[in-house]
Amino acid sequence: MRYWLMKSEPDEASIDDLADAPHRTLPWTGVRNYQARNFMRDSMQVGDGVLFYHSSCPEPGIAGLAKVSSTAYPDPTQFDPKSPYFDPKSTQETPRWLLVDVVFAKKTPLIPLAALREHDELAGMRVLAKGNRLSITPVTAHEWNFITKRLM
DNA sequence: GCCAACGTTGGC
DNA sequence: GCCAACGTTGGC
Repeated sequence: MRYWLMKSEPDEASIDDLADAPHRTLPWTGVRNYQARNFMRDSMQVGDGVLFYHSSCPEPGIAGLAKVSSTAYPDPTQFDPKSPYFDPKSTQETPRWLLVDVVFAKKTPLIPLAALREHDELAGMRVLAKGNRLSITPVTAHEWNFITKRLM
């Protein structure tokens, strides 16, 4: 059982979109970074906790909780020439890009990025590091407990 | 819109 | 294998 922070642009998929999706589940499509892919492929397990983070929006921050609900499997958008996530170098036999399914757990009052920065307990979070661009980052049990029990 | 930081590409 | 150039991310 591990914990993760996963970024999503709310214009693409917000916590409300996740809550409204069939089975309250969305495939986490569009990851095109090897490090983030490797987290999904090598470390994610069904039931892992997810901090659902809204990025590139007026109020960036944690907007809710979710769970990993599948192991990694090929992201179908890499094979679709009409998709913005199309990757001409990927083949069905050796897909480059994977995704996991994520299921809604709950919506929470938004915890803005600036609020996360106020706590020494969270200073090690990768999402707070200067220049961080990774869309999937590991979260420690301590950070998870602090956020879910103290900030929600 | 700006720009710092980062990842990827491709020439050599 | 190096590294400059380029494209993208994402907060502000």
